[in-house]
Amino acid sequence: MRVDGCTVKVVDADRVAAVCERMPPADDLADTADVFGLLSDPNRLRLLVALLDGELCVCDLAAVTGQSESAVSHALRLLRAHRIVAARRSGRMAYYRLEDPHVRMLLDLALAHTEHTEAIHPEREGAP
Amino acid sequence: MRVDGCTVKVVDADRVAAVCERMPPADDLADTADVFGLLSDPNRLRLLVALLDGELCVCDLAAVTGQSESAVSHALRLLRAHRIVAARRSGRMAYYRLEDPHVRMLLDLALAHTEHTEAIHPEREGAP
DNA sequence: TGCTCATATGAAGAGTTCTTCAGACGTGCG
DNA sequence: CGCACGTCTGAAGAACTCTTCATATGAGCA
Repeated sequence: MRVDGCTVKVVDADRVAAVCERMPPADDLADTADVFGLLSDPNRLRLLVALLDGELCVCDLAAVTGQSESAVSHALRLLRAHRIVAARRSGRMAYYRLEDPHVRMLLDLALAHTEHTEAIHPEREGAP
Repeated sequence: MRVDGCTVKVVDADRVAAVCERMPPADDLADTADVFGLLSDPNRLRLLVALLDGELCVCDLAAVTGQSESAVSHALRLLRAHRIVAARRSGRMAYYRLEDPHVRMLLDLALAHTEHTEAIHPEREGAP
């Protein structure tokens, strides 16, 4: 059977066709993966969590997240490029805020869950 | 001022202290970042989206996601280690399903948003 | 104007992650 | 039993990401 231009053996052809139908376009998936990728670094995550409550300047973000100001600046640059945070400049200070409501929702959902299940950590699993 | 055991200059000490209070423990953040990391690869994302509707075997997953079966197997191994998917074996076939309801919620939320805003792609921004 | 401060940037090195290839394992069928 | 098939695994190289150091920019102050 032929799926997606590539010949592969398939067990349940109908299911495969149906799932392919429902699969979002590659661009959308790439964008979504990108967003998740931006949330996948503990330091960036800390920055975003810090910004949940309102804007902060770079040096305060560095203090809160325990990173160097350079590291924070690099991280903010990335987040800014993806329109997840935005900067307000006041003199030589830069105040950053969380700009993307979608990312805010993802963060809220993720954090709510982690708090609920903080006693259990099923994803920590050493190979025997 | 002293935050987190590290001396850094701070502009708004009260805000910094308040945000530090609210900051989840490092372990929780690391776990959350891990989960996002698992969702940050387009191929893994495709696998999980394919599993939203129900279980599929490895070769069908390979067909749907356009990956080699080996690549799929590696990806599933990772996802299994983190209890995001689970396998049911039947003879020599392995049927995988999405096991983590939290990840399902994250996927639903992320995909819903991407569909809404598919016309706009603000995160694609080339350097001039 | 020249100095300092807050932030931004670039480049390099270390570390991690992805993909692929080759082969192992276990199941079922002849 | 022995072979074929579906799945799993390990290792190696390529590709990417993160951190750090050094330096640039641009605002405010003396």
